[in-house]
Amino acid sequence: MLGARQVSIPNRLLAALPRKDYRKLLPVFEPVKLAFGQTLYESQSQIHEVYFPNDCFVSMLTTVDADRAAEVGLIGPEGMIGVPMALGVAVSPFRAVVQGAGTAMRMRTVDFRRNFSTSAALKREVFLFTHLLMIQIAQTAACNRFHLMTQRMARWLLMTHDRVSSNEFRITQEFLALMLGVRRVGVSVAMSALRDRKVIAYRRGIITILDQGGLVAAACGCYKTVKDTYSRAQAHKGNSRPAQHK
Amino acid sequence: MLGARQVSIPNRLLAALPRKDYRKLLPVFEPVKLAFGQTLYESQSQIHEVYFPNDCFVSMLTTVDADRAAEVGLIGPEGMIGVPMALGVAVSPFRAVVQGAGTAMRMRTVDFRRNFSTSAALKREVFLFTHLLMIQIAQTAACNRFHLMTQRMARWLLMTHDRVSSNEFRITQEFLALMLGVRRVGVSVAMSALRDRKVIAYRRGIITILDQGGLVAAACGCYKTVKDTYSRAQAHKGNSRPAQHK
DNA sequence: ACAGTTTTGTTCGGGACCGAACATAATTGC
DNA sequence: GCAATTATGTTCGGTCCCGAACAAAACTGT
Repeated sequence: MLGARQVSIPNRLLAALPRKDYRKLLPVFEPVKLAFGQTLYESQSQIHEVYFPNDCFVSMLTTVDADRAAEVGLIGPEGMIGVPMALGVAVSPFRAVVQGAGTAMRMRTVDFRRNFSTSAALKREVFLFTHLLMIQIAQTAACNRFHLMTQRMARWLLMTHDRVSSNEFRITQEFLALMLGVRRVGVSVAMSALRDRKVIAYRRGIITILDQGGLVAAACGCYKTVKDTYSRAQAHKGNSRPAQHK
Repeated sequence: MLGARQVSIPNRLLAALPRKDYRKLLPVFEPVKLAFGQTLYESQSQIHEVYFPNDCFVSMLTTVDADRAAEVGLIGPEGMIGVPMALGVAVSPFRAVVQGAGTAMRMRTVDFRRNFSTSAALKREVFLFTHLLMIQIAQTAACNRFHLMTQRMARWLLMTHDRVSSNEFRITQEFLALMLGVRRVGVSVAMSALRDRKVIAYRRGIITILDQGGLVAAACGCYKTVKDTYSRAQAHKGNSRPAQHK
């Protein structure tokens, strides 16, 4: 009701679109609240909707051996949930679980398909994100192979921190252990070590990051590697994008 | 010189294309020999050509901590090397190293770009493969987290076996250890255990698979999971493809 | 045939993490 | 305020895998 001008678009993938392309998406968007723990896709299930997180974030999990699963990717406002749709596949290979509650823009796959084929800008952004997600997954594979639990946990906390606005977020040790694919005991020990070093603070289900630099130091290089790749992609985009008339 | 009819196209991604689309690619293809150990892309380097393996296969490696690297994907005649090009990115996030020598069809990126945008079939095939590669990488991440070295090694041998026609292939324990991101000692022990059980045989740099079923039993479920996904994709494709007039 | 090189085999001590089990503390419902 | 529930802390023995070092065997070139 304030006229045609859009005020800040929280999802950064959508925010990177030219206004014209973005406006075409608005009618088919449905703002939804996503609750903590909610499952958006089961593994091997049909994808009916794609999601563009505003302020929530979602874990992508791969299942092994029926009962165990490992997180392979973490997606927040920088991306979208439902990447296979961009590759012409409507079945999710991963389980998608809401890790941080919040809101997202939801779109039915039929609408996504139509808009995807008609908006070159949307295509470009979604493909770029697909590429970045692939890198994140690959780095996770290497990280799982080489790095200590504490380092991987620090990386997870940093990645999560990047996807929420606050220094504080809800997560229990039990749940974090599930994400990392380790025992809760391990998380418990690692977290108290970080607390002793004043890097983080926590109480029953709530973690606060006190010293981001210290956390980066505690994490393996995988965090920086992936983050730098994301930043470079952003920067490069900024350069190559034709100037938008105001 | 045998007329217009093509005899078997070794690369299965290309073989899945309608003849019309395939024929358009022929002029820009350059058949090349790829030697064992040859690096097709360095990590972070510009992609100048894409490759469609005929009978060779290539490892995709992610680097960590400057000196160590882990294999995140294995690509043979079922796919292509240079997937980022399909996503509009001309920089390879991975190192690509020839694992099994052989031949491939090479195409310059400019040619790929042009053909990619004009052939819906090529797009469809390459996107599907991109999806499958992503699944393979994710499974590797989970596998690295949960499974024993021996299981992962067995999986690697099976994946390699699927990508070469023969039961026998060249690989030293040292190299295999590099791929798996473990010490050579570990490979040495694991391989002699498999040899004792008559599952494989080997001598200085050459491995022979004696009992594929036994190897599957020794591997973790990750092998079957990924393989089934590939098979399902093939089957589904077969169904949905409009019939080709002979 | 022989020296040099490459590949494979073995041992040793140590650290990270596992599964299992149990103890304590914080929060919730009534 | 009090029990029930949920979350966190600690211990113990065992296994896998690490780094380092060395030994033996197989292949190569001349």
